[in-house]
Amino acid sequence: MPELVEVETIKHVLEPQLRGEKIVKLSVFRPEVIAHPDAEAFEKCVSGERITKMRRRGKYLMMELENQCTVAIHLRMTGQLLVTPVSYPARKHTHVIFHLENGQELRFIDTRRFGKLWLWRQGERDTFTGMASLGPEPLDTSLTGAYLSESAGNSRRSVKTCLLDQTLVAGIGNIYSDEILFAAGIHPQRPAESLCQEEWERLAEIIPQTMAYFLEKNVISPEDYLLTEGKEYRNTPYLRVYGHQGEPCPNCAATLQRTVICGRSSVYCPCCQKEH
DNA sequence: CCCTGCCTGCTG
DNA sequence: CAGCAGGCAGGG
Repeated sequence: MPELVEVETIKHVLEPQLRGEKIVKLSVFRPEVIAHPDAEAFEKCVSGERITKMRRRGKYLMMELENQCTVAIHLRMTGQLLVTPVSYPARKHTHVIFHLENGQELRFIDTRRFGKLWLWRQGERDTFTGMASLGPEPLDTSLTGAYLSESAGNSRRSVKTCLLDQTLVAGIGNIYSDEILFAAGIHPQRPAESLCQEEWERLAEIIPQTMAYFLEKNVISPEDYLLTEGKEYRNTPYLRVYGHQGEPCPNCAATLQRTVICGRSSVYCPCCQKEH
């Protein structure tokens, strides 16, 4: 479900609730969601450890532990992370519970079970999460027009496929790729090799702008986050094309079109985003 | 390069 | 009931 913006929001809400807290025990109801090491070794490493800080990279969320272990979590499509009191009602599809010393719990819930957890020790090379091959963060200064055109400018793939490629830029998913391309006035199906330098420069500006805009719109209190169980994002009313197929374009009132690009539903304005 | 599978639940 | 869902790895 979540892209960079949502994962950052989750981190922002959870970090103050988790920082400094000790994990006293782990409950694993679905061992297969723990991808590395096995569930037993994972539990051994986290038990009795304090969470020192949280980080985000692309769509991955990480918790650093006092013993220098790192826990990484990827929520994929339907993963949720909630910090709740012990008494909070049990939810279906709760696969892992981190029991905290303060009586709260960190719960990993995931209907479709695509989400994964990993753990590695300091010095151990992370060869399993896929994080090593992530491209630059959208808000990093290394994301320049030159970088984009040099990395993707010769590709025959569609520009939307490129934006979804986590090795080019980390953290963009199906929603924000559509929003970015709409803001840039670029048709999602255009082959990357057909973009001119000026268009790459425009993308390099609009990618961080779009991320920053939706990050700001998505700010939520811990109370409201728990009320909506982390499933409702406050920025969705601000989406201009995603989910709006058949409705008028906010710029020119032409009817927004839906198509499928690399297996993903894609919405664009046929008038503002010309194919040629 | 696209395509499928991985899962479950919701919508039309 | 089919079709689809804000992700990704693995296959041809």
